[in-house]
Amino acid sequence: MNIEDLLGYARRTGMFWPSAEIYGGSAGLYDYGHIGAMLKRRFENIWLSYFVERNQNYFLIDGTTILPEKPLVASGHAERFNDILIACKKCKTYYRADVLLSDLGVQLNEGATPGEVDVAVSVNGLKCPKCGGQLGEAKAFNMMIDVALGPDRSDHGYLRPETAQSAYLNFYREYSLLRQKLPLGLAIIGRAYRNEISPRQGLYRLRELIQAELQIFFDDQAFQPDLSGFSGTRINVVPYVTGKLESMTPDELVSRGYPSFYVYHMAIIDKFYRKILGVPDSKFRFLEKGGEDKAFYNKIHMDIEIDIASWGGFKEVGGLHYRGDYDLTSHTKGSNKSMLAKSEGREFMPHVLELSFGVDRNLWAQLDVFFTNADGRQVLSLKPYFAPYSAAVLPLQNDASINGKARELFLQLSRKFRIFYDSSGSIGKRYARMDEIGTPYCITIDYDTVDSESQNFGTVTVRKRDSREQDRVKLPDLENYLQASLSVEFD
RNA sequence: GCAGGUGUAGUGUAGACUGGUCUAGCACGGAAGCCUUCCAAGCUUUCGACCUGGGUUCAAAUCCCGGCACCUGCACCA
Repeated sequence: MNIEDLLGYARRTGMFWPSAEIYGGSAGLYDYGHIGAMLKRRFENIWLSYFVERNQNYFLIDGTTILPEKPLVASGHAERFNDILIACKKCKTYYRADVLLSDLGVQLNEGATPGEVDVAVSVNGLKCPKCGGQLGEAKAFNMMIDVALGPDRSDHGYLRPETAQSAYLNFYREYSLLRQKLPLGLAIIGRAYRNEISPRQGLYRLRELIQAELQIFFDDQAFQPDLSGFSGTRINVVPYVTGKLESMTPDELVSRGYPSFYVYHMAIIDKFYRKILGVPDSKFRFLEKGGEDKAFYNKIHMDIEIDIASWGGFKEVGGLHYRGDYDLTSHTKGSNKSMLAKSEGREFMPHVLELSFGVDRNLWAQLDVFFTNADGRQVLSLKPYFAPYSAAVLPLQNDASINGKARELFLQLSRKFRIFYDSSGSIGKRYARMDEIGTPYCITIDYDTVDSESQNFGTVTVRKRDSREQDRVKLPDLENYLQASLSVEFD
């Protein structure tokens, strides 16, 4: 499936579409519809129970999306997101002004303005190194989106560029409240904002995005989760040093020099994607970043990648980043508040391991990987517990005798599950509609259900989405039947 | 941001080159009714669109210009 097909599918099924689309939309902004919002919530809930709630030391918090300027200066975002760009008028190549000028032997003062860059360019007679063309005017480009606060709008703030900062800012209070124990995990599911130059490719590059992140604060001399439970798994990794896809056990990864706490989290992420979501082995991998591609503060940086056909191959849907003590050290300097932890007489700055997931990208990936269109049959083969609707209740025909029973069943099941109810059109058409949005079970009430003479009295058929096979199930057994099929097996 | 392409009912499209016969066709879809005892059946009625703003022309969905959005490539993406 290509991007346009997927966008069309998303639109007609109620998944997502451009924000303010009746006004033509705006690049990089998407709204979720009645199906997409449910799918998103399923993803977030399962993510939360899998990565956070199973661990007694990990917690969900929340934070504002507007942050004042100071923490973002301390974190380095204000400076690093404030590049001055300069373009060649002839070949249109963009350069970062500081990089371009220093390559051409001209030193700029830190914090130079675009005007000063223009002066430096003309005084030194600089030309485009690529084509020799004339350079255009320098322009400040800020990846963060400004917010002007207060009655005279003089307080400067930003929309947060990543949810991670909210976790770092709240670390020390939570560390104190939670009786100073490490490791401590703080998870946030929320929105972040980036003024992307050219948002493209559906949900890939957004100006407003949803992140699900877990920041784990730990003592780097004492964080050794138990890897033994994963000894049988093999993880797809492209290490930076070899650049080649390898399938390695956790032990092999440790012997390659990756710390065991890092490998442990690779293993649980691998399990999340391959087992919980059901992504095929060949479509999942870690890609290690190094050199220029790696953020300077990361000690180890791997992208979590899924092979997404509509995006042309393996694409980043998350990351596992060992950030060292960069974040807490930065905020200690910026705020002048100590964030040192104590353990066994030692005082130290906790280190951070970040598990970061782009929710929008992951939803797109699920549609891309699990939607199939073959023989005129369109099916979204999500794991049942991810499906927006868990089941549909369908009277075989629009007939008073079975409609009443169907309504009754809908009300009963709706107390525990999200149920779709539809009594119009042929049964085949209704099945097809449910296949398209991934509803795993269609419960059909037929004449036998309500015919006390029939040997099938009091039973319904449950039709399974992927195989189209039907089970005959007694009404009192239905809740357990669904419950068993929809529960998530984490272990 | 640059270059090229695209923009027609809820969805997918025909029409555009060669302006008028387009009061814009078709399929799916929605609504109402009939029929129908398990995989998008059929029949009847009905709903619904030329991205936006200018211009050319007797006449614009069609040609021209601007804007917006999307697609592809390039650039950018601590």
